[in-house]
Amino acid sequence: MRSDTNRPDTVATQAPDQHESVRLGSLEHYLAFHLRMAQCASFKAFKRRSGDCSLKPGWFALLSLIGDNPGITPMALSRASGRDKSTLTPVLRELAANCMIERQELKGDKRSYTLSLTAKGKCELAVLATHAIQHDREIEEIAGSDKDVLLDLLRRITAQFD
Amino acid sequence: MRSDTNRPDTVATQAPDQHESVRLGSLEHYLAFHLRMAQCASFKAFKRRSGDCSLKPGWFALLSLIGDNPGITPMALSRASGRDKSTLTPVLRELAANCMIERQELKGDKRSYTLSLTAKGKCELAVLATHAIQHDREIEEIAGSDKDVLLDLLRRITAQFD
DNA sequence: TATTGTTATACTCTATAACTATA
DNA sequence: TATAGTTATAGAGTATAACAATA
Repeated sequence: MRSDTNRPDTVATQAPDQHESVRLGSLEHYLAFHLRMAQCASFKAFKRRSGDCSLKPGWFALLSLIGDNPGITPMALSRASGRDKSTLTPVLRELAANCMIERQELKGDKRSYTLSLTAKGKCELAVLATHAIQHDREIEEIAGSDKDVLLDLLRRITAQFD
Repeated sequence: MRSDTNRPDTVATQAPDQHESVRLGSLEHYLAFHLRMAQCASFKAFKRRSGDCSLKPGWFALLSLIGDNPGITPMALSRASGRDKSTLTPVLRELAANCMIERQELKGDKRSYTLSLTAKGKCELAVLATHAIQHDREIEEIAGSDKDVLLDLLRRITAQFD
């Protein structure tokens, strides 16, 4: 979506014809709509930036959680990431197949197992994290002195609707 | 995801066992991560709130754009919403099948056609909009006096990565 | 040649329900 | 009975590429 500072209520289209601009209309003033647009644009940019990585950008949060909580179980990971346990199975399988994570016996409960990053996983995560930091720096620059306000607001929105 | 004001670096899990809390770790300070969490939580809440509507919550933006731009073409709608034209086809087909939108000949270009809401479409959109307004009010309350700052930041993030 | 809309296809993310092994 | 993890399945949401009709 393109923004037009002279006409903040419209979006320029790519072909300048009779449909050159579209009124965002009532959408323009919804916080939730702009939250969606901003997240979508940010995630697409992160995907573009990290496209050459061996780790998929959508897995960054999961990998980070494992890296920061070695020995975490799939269930704990499911709860921490807010995703159903069934969505983790294929991801963990592929990560294990690519030697990014290791599974080990969980003493005291044979139903479960623990997860941790391999040396390769740590290395690849570090590469992806570099892109993530650069990406986040771009958002920080936009926010400027309002960075902490933005972070606090986003945390409170998440907590509110949880 | 649950927040714990006493331990902002952790997430409580639902079963209080030895895995009670998980360190968010490096994730904690990424603006992009919290943008994603906030959007996800907000959208889920909007879906919950509008679950009894005949219009799907994900279609609100599209319907609003048609309502505010009667006579818009699918291509213009595609550009305005930032989605590929091919993703619009099934949505517009279902909306037309449910008598929410009307398609009319576009004079001067037989390849395309114009879109507008039917009376029923306007009515159902109004119901959905009521939920959207209530939902947005919740976010406004969180933001308080920072509402305008937040809106401006989100717009600039969208524009930056566009 | 370029553009509009459609179709075919596929990938990501996500969820629910049923299943198994274990607790 | 309840829980951990897996499997099967499904549904949004999105994208690319190829196509027919038209410009």
